[in-house]
Amino acid sequence: MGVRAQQKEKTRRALVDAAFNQLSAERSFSSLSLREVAREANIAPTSFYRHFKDMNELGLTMVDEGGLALRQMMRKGRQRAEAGGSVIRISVETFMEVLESNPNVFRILLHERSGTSAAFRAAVEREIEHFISELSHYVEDSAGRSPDLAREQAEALVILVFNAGAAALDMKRSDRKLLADRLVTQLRMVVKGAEALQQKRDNPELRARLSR
Amino acid sequence: MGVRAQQKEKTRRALVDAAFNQLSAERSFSSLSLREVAREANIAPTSFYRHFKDMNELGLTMVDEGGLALRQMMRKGRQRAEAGGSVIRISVETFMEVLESNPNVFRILLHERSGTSAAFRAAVEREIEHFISELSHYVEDSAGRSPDLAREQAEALVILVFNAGAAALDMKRSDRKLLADRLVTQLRMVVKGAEALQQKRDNPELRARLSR
DNA sequence: CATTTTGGCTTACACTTGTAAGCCCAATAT
DNA sequence: ATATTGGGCTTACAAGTGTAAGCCAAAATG
Repeated sequence: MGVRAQQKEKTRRALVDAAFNQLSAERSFSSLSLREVAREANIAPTSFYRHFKDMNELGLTMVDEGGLALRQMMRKGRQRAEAGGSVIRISVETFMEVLESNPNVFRILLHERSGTSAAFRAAVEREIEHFISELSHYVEDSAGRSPDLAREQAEALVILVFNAGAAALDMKRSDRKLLADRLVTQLRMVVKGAEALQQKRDNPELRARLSR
Repeated sequence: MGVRAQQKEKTRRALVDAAFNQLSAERSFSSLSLREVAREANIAPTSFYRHFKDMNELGLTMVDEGGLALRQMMRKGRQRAEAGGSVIRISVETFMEVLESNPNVFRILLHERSGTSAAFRAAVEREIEHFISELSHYVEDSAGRSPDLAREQAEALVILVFNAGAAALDMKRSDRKLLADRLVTQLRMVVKGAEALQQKRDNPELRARLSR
């Protein structure tokens, strides 16, 4: 890669990083101004346009990057789970760790999910869809769940996890531990419930007998 | 009430209504400026301060009002459910109707829940807590669930419903119908799962036998 | 080597924003 | 009847915003 392209990539990164760094509990992406980001990245405001058409384009880049990063981390966590132990428990733990070390990556997904730009919402939804889809296949394979039930189950699980993540962002570590426990309970509910619905479908007879 | 107090209340309402009316999929409360709201309410920008200290105060008012309105509507719906039929199904239907007729009331809760102001997040959380608490008691009483399990169950249910609500805002009616169906399935999962966990606690023995 | 491209810069402009200061006059209080 | 209060207004200002126009030097191209 030429010297020029290298430099360009470098300041592009500086912009993305600058934006990520300015995110916090009090500062959402949509409240960031182009000038602020440029300032933090140490470039002139108008130079911003050499890299992104506008703030929207930068934001979408961040959503994509963030979602990807999150998924990679979660996948690593799942490998750890394969070594043994409760899948649910370990996944929740991984998630909480990821959250703690990359709060801003999670923040942009969380916030823009209910944000003001349709493009953003769609982008976040796509990322979440990835999570759901991966998990759905896992559930189908490992628990022999029917495809559509697996889908609903996975969706419910992901929603609950995301939601807990949002709550966790506002907490100190001690409370997060408790939150994690409650989350695990809720996830178990969904899993148990999905099993029950599956059985009911597979064999209405048997289920009727068992519930007596 | 004196003529003066009456007038004051009237323009105060005009401000709140103006703000609610400006909300949309593309426009969140935090993106509204004081001047815009004043303009829409037909008063001078600086007159705003005769009623609210700043936009934050107006916003919190809206959250409280909105949450209250939502709860009242849902309670009416629950009465309808008492006439018979699936509680879950009827509640979901009510919710979807409420959503359709008052999208902006729901929007402000949804958006500010993950918003940028701690005060807002807390206010929304308080409103949601009301929902959870009401539902939790209902579950405890009607299904004989233990208090802590009831709480987790209610929380999961409310989260799933809220989440579906957010998705519904972006949909046309036909798709909402499908969404509602899937939501019902998920809610049933939670209910079934909570039952299972309850049984396991009440009588680990029996449950072991049944699952064979 | 000569030319073109490009990523940075500076300057400039038109807007919007929040809010301070202070006037006015009708409703209230004395 | 007179004095006070208070909800509206106008004017004004400093600050910040997005972005257009155009210059410059160094890298890339031929």
